[in-house]
Amino acid sequence: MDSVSGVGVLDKAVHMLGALRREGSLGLADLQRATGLPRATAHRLAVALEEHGLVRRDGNGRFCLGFELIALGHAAAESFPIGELARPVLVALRDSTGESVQLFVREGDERRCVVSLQSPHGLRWIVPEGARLPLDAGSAGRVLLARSTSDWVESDWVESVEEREPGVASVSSAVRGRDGAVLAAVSVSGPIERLTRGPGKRFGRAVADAADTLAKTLAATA
Amino acid sequence: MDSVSGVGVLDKAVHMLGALRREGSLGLADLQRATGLPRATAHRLAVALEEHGLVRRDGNGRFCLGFELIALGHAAAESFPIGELARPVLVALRDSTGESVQLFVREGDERRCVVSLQSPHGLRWIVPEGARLPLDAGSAGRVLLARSTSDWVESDWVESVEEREPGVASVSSAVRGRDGAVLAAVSVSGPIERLTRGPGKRFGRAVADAADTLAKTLAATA
DNA sequence: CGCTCTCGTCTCACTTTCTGAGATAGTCTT
DNA sequence: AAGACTATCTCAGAAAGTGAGACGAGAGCG
Repeated sequence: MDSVSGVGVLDKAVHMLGALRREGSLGLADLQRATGLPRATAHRLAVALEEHGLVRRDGNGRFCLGFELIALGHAAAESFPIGELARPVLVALRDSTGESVQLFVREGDERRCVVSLQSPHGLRWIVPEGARLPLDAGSAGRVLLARSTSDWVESDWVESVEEREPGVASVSSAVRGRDGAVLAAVSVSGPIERLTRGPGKRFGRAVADAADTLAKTLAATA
Repeated sequence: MDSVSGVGVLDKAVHMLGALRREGSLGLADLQRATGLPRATAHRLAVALEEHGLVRRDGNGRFCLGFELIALGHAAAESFPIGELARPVLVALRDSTGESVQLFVREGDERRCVVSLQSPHGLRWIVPEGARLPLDAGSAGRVLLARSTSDWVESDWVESVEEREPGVASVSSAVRGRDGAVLAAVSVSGPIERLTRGPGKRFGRAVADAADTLAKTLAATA
């Protein structure tokens, strides 16, 4: 029942979608509790969203996220050229390292996982595509904090160990545009047991190369 | 510049997202043209959506679909149990047939593609996940039109040739719940050159078996 | 059988929010 | 430096959203 940030319909609608994302599926009363909205308002909103396919009802008549969101999600991913171009490069990186790899972009003072590929190992570290993570923790976060060319010239990659999540280590490298601005961060992450406490030593080169390949691909396309 | 169906902010917002999905990325003036909204209104809406991550700006400051939609899209797909359970079954079906396979569900008087797997062939028929198609054309459409157990007892599968799209044929079979209600349709589709004008002969059995397996999996889960 | 609880849905007077033409400010072009 | 674009902001007026409460359907119970 966390309070709604804004006051407009749109804020409420997004808040409701967020509640449904967290909780999976909710009856009207649950929706009411989860959003803090009055019954009538919650119902009206849910029905309005349903008409647009952003919300649907499951077999029991409970509200849950609608299929239109699947279509929009795909379109959103496709309309991000770096993400599309990165996929083959990231697949190669995952296959060569055997670990989960991600592509992050900066969004305000956070970072967003735009592409996520999972390690084939049984024990793996997964970051959901679309997830929003803090900028001030994790190797990818530090890479994205470097704004200009002058920063971080010392190394091609950055490593972090248990910085954001216990037991998880990662190595990241910047994808830079023509002008040296950091466009995105390529990241390899997994359990410390496999990555060790100095993951850069083993994977730094591969990650930096992947980031570089991606940067070149981008330059060639644009 | 098609007119907006509703009048509320929500209708306009969804309309705008639809415009961005179709057009990829738009400047404010283009957005204005695409949505038919006045400048100020389009701008205010776009900024509001941006604050929620449903819209973002690309490198040139133009508006496009935001990353939050990727996250919501994934959540929407995951919150649909049949879709999740179906994936492995559909993968097996695609591999055994070598053609594109889809899972459709009825949504109002249309059908929605919830899962879509592509054929490995160079020439392949693709249906985007999340796409909404008519119910009155295509084999999957006819399967979903059968409401009760009494309908369509004659055959386990339905075939269609160039019914919805020239050059494309398909075979579909119903996934039925405990009570015999049609929950979804499994479909194999591809170019006539490979599927022939009587695709059911070759693929009917496989499609029906896949649908049946899925139905059993569902029954076991629920 | 009738009572009660809960659930989803609808109504309607109230009022908050959204509206959008126009003004303003920043950015390339020429 | 004028012109032709952009994106962004303002504010009085108008329209859309609001939500307590009524309603009917259904489930559970004594």
